[in-house]
Order: sequence, then structure tokens, then C-alpha cells
Amino acid sequence: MTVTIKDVAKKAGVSPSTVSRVLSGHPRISLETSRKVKAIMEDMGYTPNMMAKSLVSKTTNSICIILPKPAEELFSNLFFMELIRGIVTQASRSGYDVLISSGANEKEELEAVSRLLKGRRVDGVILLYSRKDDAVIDFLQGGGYPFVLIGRSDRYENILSVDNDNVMAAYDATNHLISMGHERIGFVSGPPNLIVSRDRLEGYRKAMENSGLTMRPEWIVEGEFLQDSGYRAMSFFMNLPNRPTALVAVDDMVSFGVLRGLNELKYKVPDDLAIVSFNNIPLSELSSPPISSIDIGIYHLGYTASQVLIQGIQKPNNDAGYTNRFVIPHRLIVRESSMHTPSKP
Amino acid sequence: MTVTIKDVAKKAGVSPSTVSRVLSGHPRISLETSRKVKAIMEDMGYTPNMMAKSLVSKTTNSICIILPKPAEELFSNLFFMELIRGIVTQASRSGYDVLISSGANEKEELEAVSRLLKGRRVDGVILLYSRKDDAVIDFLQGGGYPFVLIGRSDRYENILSVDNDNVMAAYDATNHLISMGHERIGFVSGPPNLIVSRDRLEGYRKAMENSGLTMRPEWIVEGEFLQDSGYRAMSFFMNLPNRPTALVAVDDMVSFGVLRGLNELKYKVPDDLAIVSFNNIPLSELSSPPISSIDIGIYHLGYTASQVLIQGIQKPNNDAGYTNRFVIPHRLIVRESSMHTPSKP
DNA sequence: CCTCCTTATGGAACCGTTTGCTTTACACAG
DNA sequence: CTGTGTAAAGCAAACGGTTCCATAAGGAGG
Repeated sequence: MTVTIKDVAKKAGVSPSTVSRVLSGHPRISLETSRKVKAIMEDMGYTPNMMAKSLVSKTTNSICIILPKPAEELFSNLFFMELIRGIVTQASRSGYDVLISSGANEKEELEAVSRLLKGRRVDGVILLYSRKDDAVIDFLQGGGYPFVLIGRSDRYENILSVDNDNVMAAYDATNHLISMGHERIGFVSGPPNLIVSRDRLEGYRKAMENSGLTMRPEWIVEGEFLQDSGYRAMSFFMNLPNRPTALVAVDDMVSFGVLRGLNELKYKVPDDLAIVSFNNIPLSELSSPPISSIDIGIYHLGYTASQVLIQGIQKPNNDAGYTNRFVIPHRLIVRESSMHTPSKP
Repeated sequence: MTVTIKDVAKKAGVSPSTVSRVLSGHPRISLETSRKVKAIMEDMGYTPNMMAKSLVSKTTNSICIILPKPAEELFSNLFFMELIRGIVTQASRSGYDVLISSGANEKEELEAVSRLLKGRRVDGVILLYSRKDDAVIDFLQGGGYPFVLIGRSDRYENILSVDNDNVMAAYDATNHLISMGHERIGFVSGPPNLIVSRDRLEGYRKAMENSGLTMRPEWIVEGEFLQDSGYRAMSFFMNLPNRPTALVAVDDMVSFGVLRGLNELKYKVPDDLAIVSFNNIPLSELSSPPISSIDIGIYHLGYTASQVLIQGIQKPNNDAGYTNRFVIPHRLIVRESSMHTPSKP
């Protein structure tokens, strides 16, 4: 049926081993044989069977990512899509395929990762986000499997990771508002088990303290990376007796929710409430008003993660003193949502 | 190192074949043996090697999709993400993994598909969109490989496909505007090599003709599924001496571009120009004003495609007279962007 | 002319499963 | 007691490659 290495060998009058060597560019194959075999492979339409190859080489040339099933309840889909594009593009360039599986919760994720890795279906894993006390990381670390974390671990120092400096990013975002004259600044955070939520909150704190501004506990609310959280946060904030004049939100989707709410209540942005958020998804410049946002280079994050992982797979000299934490630069994109100086009360 | 079927067999004092049969639930295995072997597998931490399994069974339990490399230049990323979520979720439920590769153009796509399929790395393919004279389809059809097309083919009748009734959808969209009193309606189409562009254009035509409205060639412009196309189309339309009072746009992203442009020029939507578009991406209700859109059930499209493909892989009785075209229903979501009756000139 | 390298190739074992064909061990009928 | 049927398990040959080891041919050096 399908043409194998043996068929090619027979037709070329050589042994299967020779064909295999031609394929892998073995040095001790005469130019003549090589050319002949290649020609025959070509016209017989030979394609190597990856399964057979993987079986003996114990390598699959593919990596995997696990998509949180209800993606829309965690991050914005756009975030993941950008990440995936970066990962797939780079992997493709390095000759790797990307396998996507999905898991509704940490347990399912662990099962999927374990099955894929122990079943030798993939060579490594990219974890798309970092949370506290992640059992998946324990498994990967314990099993010595190649993996890279997007974000950072709260417990392991020496694992490969690609991250932003989220503390600094939040510091920058907050400082931007402060420099515009704001003093009462609120913060809409994400799920507390996500490291990124904590880091950004931390940056906000630092900036506030650094400028000697008072921080009220009621000015910090937790939510998801979702519009609804923004909507709820907005109505909470606007009902406060001494309400903030500006907000830092952990994700652009949250800002959209805030915007929607303010719009319904006929408040103006940035006049009544200025806002800046994170991720700079393609739509943040499309809303009205356009949202100031910290661009964290999502595509780049994915691209780098893939690159780092594949390098780690190909030469596992991870013990060397090289850096294993890669930081993707961020930058603040100022748009209309934060372009207003509050009037002093 | 890793524990194989042989290790389990040895420890259990049975032959490898017996262990294999336990694994696959073979009827002629005594309950006692089965229990013993299972217990041993458990505590040795046995995981089947998928490569070995695939090699002999000629089946991989995975399917693939090809992501157009510069995704943002074709469709909106949100579209793909929704599709992927649907596909991955369903595949996961059926015990399949999804492999994503990427190709910058039709040639690269063909190479990727061919490599994956002929190299027996995947069992089937989902084509994420349909274009005219697609060489990839020829390859799949010619090779007898299982695949399903999202959209429809312009040349093959009997291939598995999951589609919307795009002609009808466009008909509905246009009719909605007509019923609001519009008579001068323009159309912003997509790339002409995409079947979906043609179908929607066709539906627009039908609706116009059906209502006896004049159709001017200059009221139909071509673009991409991108904001920029909308922006350009807008400035073209607004400079026309006898300009349309409403627009049907092939994708929500296009609407965003139109909106942005109109906003810059201080035109009002829907007062100066009403608009309705397709796909109902999550952000179409967030823009100002929110955009009327045809919801085509993207997630559902992906989910069904995966289901249909996997069914086709598992029992290839495709010769039966069963239906092989699945139509996902659409529905019009009316929002502010089309809620205005034009004043008669 | 014989030995020793070097270079190009062949042979065969192995990677971890599946599966068709046997074999073993009973139980039971004739 | 021999023959037959059946349930349970083992043997060994694939599946399509890779790779270690052996071998043959052809110099080169002594």
C-alpha cells in the first residue's frame, strides 16, 4: 500500500539501512548512491512513517499545550490565540508540530499532560499560564520532562520560563496615572491563584507607596479576566463615597466591562474615571474611547516559549549556569482612556 | 527506564500478549488474570506507548488543523479561536488530540497536510475555511484521506462538510435593512477566492433583487476580513455622490473599521449609515454603537466538524446514501447599529 | 605479497504493541 | 479410554524505521 523504506531499498538495489542513512544524511554514503536513492524515493512518493521513527528514536518532534476548556472564563480568547500563533509559528519553523489538548481543571490538565508525555506522544510542554501550587509543574519537574512556563513559578527557581516583568509593568501603569495627577487610584485584579494577578497587584502597591499615596483596601477588588468583572467592579467603585478618579485593570477585557457600565450610567471616560489596563489586545484601540494598555508582547511570549522549549529538548544541558528566565519587554500604550487630568477637589 | 508491557507481563507472570489483551478488554481473559494484571499495571505506573500502538494499528487518535500563518490577515483571530475551541473540546471528548500546524500559503498547507497524513501522524484533517480550486482538497480527495471542510467545496459534491447557509444568512441580513426602510444598501465583501465571500454576496444580491431594489456595481467593494478594509470601504462609500444609507459587511472586523472611520469623520451610526455584519464575535456588542450581526455559531461549527470527522474516521462507510453536508443554523442579532429608519430623500 | 586502514554497504537486532495461530488443560460425551 | 470441544494463555511475526557490528573492496605502507 504505502511505500516504505524497504520498497525503496529493493527498487534501488540497496539495503534498508542504506536508505535510512541517505535519509539522515549519514557521512559515509557515496554521493552516487545518495543521488540514486533520493531519486527513487522521489518518484515512488516515499514519506517516512513518523510513528516508526518515533518508536525507535524516542522523539516525536512535537510539543503540546493544554487549553483551559472554558477558555472564556479565564482569559480572553484573544490572548490565547495570540499566544498560540506565536508558539505554532516558531515550532513550525523548527520543524515541530503542536498538539493541543484540553482540560477543564487542574486534575484533567495533569492527566492530559501525563498521558501525552509518558505515552511518548510529545517531547515537551508549554504551560500557558502560571498559578500557585501547580500540581502539573510538580509532575513535570519530578519526571524530568522538558517544559517551559509562561509566567513564573512561585516555588521553583530553576525552571525554564518566559515572562513579563509584571510588577514593573503594573508599576508603570500606575505611575502613568499618578503622573497625570491622579491620587485616588483603584485596582481591579484577577483570580488570586494566578501569579500574574499577584504580580500586577504588587506593582500597583509599589507605585502607590512610592508616591506616598494612601491605599484603601476597598479600592482593590478581585475578579476574573472578563468583562463582567469589570462591570461589577465599576458599579462597586462608583457607589463609593470617596471614589477613585482612575483605575488600573488587570486585563483589557475588564476595561471593556468598566466602559460598558460607565456608558450605561452616562459617565464619561476619562473625565469621570480614567483607566489603563493590560495586554493591549487588538481591540483596545477600537473601543470608545480607546483604552490605554500595557502591551506585553503576547505573540512574542509564545514565540519565545516555543523556541526555548525546543532548544531545551534538543540539547538538555540545562544544568549549565545559563539563564533560564526570559523576560519579554512591555510598553505602555497611552490612549484616550487615560488622557485627562482630574480637577482637584 | 519506562515500564513497558513486557515488564508488566514479567512481574505478573504472564505473556505480553495477555497484558495487551487485558488492556483492550479482550473477552477471553479470565477475570482473575485481568484483575491481577490491572493491579500490577497500576502500581508499576504503566502508560501505553502511543507510538508503538500507532505503528501497528495504523491509527493515531489525532486529527489536525492547519492555521493560516498570518491569521490576522485573513480572518479575525477570534473566529479561529472559537473554531479551535469547538474542535478541541469535541475531539477531547472523543479521545482525540488535535495537532496544529501552520502554512503561510496554499503550497505550504499542502505540504503540511501531506506530511502529516502520509507520515501517519494524524488520522484526518479539518479544513478551517473553503476557497476556490483548493489543491489541498484535491489531495485529500485523491488520497482517500478522511477530512471535513468547514464551508463548502465549489467542485466536489460528496465530501463531508459543515457549513452555514451563507446565502440565506446574507439574505436575512440584507432583508433586515430593507425592512428598516433602507433602499440604498452597499456590500463590503471578502477575498473573492473564499467561498464564503461569494455566498454572502449572492445572498445580498438575491435580497436586493427580490425587493426590486437597484443594485449599483459601485456599491459592492471587495476587501479582507479586516478592519482596514472596512475603513477603506467607508471612505469610498461616503464620497459617493449618491451614497448608501446602509451597509452589509462580510465580517464584524470590517464593521469595526467602518465604525472607526465614521467616528473620525463625525458621522453617526446608525443615523448616517446603518450597518450589519457577520460572525457576531464577542466584541460586536461592545463597540459603540453595538453592531448588529449574524451569529453563525462558530463554536458549534468547530464542534460539529470534529464530530463528523471522527465519526468518518471510525467507520468509513461513507459510500452510504447518508447526508454529508451539515448546516449550522444562523440567527440575526439586532443591535443599535441597524436600528434606524432612514428619512426619505 | 601481506597486513592494516578506510570507506561504503549489508545484516540483524531492537523499539513497544497487536494479533493470528498454537498450545495447554480440562470437562464431557461416546 | 479415546476423541472432541472450549476457555485461557503463550509464541512469534509483523508494523517501519534506526543503528551497532560485521564485511567487502580498494588502496597505502612495509
